[in-house]
Amino acid sequence: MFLVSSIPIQPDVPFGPPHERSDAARNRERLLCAARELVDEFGVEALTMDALACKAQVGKGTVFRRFGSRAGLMMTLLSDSESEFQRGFMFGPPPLGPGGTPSERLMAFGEGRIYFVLENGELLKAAATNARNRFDVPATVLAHRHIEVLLREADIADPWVMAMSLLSALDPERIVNDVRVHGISPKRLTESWRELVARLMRSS
Amino acid sequence: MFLVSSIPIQPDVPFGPPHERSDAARNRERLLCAARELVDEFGVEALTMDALACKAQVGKGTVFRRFGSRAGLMMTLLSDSESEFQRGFMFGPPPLGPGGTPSERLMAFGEGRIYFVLENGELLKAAATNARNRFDVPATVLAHRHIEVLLREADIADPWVMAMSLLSALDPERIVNDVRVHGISPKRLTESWRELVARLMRSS
DNA sequence: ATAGAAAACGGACCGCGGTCCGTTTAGTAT
DNA sequence: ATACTAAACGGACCGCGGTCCGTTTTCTAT
Repeated sequence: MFLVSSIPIQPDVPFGPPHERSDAARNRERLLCAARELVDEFGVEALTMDALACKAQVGKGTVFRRFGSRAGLMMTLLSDSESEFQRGFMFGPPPLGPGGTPSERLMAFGEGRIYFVLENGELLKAAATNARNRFDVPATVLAHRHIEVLLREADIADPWVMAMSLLSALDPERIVNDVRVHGISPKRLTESWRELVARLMRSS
Repeated sequence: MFLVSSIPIQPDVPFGPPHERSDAARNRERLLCAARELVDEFGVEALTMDALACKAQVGKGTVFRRFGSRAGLMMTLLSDSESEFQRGFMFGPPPLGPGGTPSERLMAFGEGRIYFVLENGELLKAAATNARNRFDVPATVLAHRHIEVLLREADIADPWVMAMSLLSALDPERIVNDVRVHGISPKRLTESWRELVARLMRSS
């Protein structure tokens, strides 16, 4: 029954859990469970730190020690689906995974990201607000590196910066806004992304 | 001494101010003055609604009635420089203003925007946080329309969505992060933007 | 079993953005 | 001048994220 789910956020240096205390483990389980219930029942905006502490029968300080901040909590909640998506573009089959041309992979990446955002939009937005740095969170850094590598194969002068620009275009808040406020269909979004990538990476 | 500065946020239907009361005008002046002092002396993050109310010798409710929210206050503070920038790309000389090719104009727009953001980054970020809609604020809508029109003259399939994507790449938080956290020079940013536009808009 | 230390706990506390509503004040009509 | 009305006012109040610190619990060494 050790560590049934969720690897510790900070992978401590050598390996193995540095003896997580039993009460801590129990409380984490309780908190995650309560958090998911709260989200499922009342939506992300109802997932208040106080409400969570109350529902999980735990002190508020405990919630913050566990997750650091509300954004950290949201990231923990996201980590499973995020990991799945990451596996997709790092090890999965083409066109998303290794094997296709950089252009194809980048198009597939954007498309996958768009649908991922549309499924987890509220969580992603909550994970981004007031985070010390929306951009330097592991998942985002990884996505950026991925794009950067793909761009490097296409004669982009400054792949690092260009990757940032492209990543901005996949910003959750922007995508959710386009769809929910302006009624843009996911299809239009992905097709426009494909056009952007195609025009950017065509060799001529 | 009527309306010495700052047009009312909601341009009331026909014209003319609907008799703004003298105390309201006096308080607005006091508030804007105090706000600028606070920012100049202690930075944007010190511009608290309470601190502002206190410094301007005004009730907190007054601050909120005047500006609606902290984001609204920030937008008011920005409106002068924002208007100037807008005049630049709408009526100014080429390459920013009318006269150049769409590609040149778009490059110049991004460059101008980047430097604008680097001068007003903190204010822009504060204006964007917790705004009902970061995107549907007048200045942003105008910029979007501008890009859209320029794109329409190239053969972009979906100028509306593409304009959104490009605008995302100029997001203040992103630009400030690149420069301040990662030490990217403004020059690199603008050159990468130029490359993006060039590749996007070259015809064949 | 026992003692000691480290870690986890819990909830009072803070500052902030934002709201509400009873009170005051500026303009207007007489 | 006076009375009336609509607007502006002000500050108590709320919920939230986040911190702090005295108390409790778990583990380990003896």
